[in-house]
Amino acid sequence: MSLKHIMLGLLAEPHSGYDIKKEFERSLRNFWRAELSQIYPLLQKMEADGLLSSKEGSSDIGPPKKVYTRSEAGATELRQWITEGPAVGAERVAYLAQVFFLSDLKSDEDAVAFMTELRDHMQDWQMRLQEREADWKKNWPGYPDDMPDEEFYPQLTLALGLKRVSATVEWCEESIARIRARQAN
Amino acid sequence: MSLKHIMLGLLAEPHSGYDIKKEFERSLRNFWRAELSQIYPLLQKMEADGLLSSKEGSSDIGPPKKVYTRSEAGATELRQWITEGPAVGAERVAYLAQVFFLSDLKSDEDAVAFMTELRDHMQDWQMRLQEREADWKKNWPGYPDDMPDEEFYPQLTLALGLKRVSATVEWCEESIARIRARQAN
DNA sequence: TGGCGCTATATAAGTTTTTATATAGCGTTT
DNA sequence: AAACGCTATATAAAAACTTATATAGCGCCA
Repeated sequence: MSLKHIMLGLLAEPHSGYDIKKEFERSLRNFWRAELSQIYPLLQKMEADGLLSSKEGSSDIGPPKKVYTRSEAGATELRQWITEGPAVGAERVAYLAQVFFLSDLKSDEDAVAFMTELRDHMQDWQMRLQEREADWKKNWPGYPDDMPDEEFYPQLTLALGLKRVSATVEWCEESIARIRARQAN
Repeated sequence: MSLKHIMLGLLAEPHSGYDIKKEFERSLRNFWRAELSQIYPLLQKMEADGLLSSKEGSSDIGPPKKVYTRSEAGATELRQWITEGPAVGAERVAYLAQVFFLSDLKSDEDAVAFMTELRDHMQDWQMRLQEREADWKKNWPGYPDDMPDEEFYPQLTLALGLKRVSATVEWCEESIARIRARQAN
């Protein structure tokens, strides 16, 4: 159950459910997502299971919040998950399924339109990642290798994100050209 | 609901539930997976909804099978899904979450061990993709661009798979080197 | 002071996915 | 003929996830 473990990772520092959601949007969205309706009940369950503790906290703005922090048991559970080895083989990429079946569209031009839209999405994503990289550079003089572990390892995931999204944009361009070249025949 | 649409894609040709499962293992595993316990009930539901029709078929080996084929309504539904545009933003990659939190392990050597294991997985995967490419080359003289649409578009997804897995292997190697270099400080 | 927008927590209902289990045909091996 | 392995279908139960909805504090501003 990955979400549980991701939340244990975040809860090295105190977070409310709402904070966790924001962290998903800000820095985890490249490889995971979760809704508030999933986060809140899970926080309760994890606290009941002794993986977290909570206390009332105040917010600068808005109503008071309930902040959670992981317990020693929680930290152990997280280490165990990682130590089991890489959780590979469960990736799902819906838009590749769509590409797989593009031959079912009426015309090659529709396929080109699809690939163009996909490329645009990927370029947006690429831009977001580049902005995130720029932020990091601005706030940490030692970027990327001379940072504390808590920054360095997240930065590694950004590095892969950048590589992949570039490869994907490139592939979209090549694919569009190849589809067009086929039409010529 | 992507699984439904993927099955509609496959069911341009008659398949039994078991056949569909094998197709997931053989060629879709790079971007989707599904269990038989999900496939069989969904086939029934889709038939009830008029997206599929079924008939008894015989198997060379084993008991008789029930083969499904998509109806016109099914084909329309598939085209609609693709025409809605790329289904982006739902990707989940559990092992990147693990990397994100590698700082929670006791030592950098544990992190190196994790990344090494990940690299090995990726190399396996890379080899599988290369074998699949070799098969294709062997069976289709016009590979990769001079093939019918039904082969060409799936081949595009393989092309991206190869790019990505190479990028990932590369990133694993670089990351291992960077972790080691940090330890020197 | 009434409404708006953001923060914050929570639950209900429904869908999707996973894990486990049951049943049985058919061909081959022992 | 019993055992084994593969093919094949199916269901139950539980877990994970999505979508929709309800409630309310707080600051702003009109």
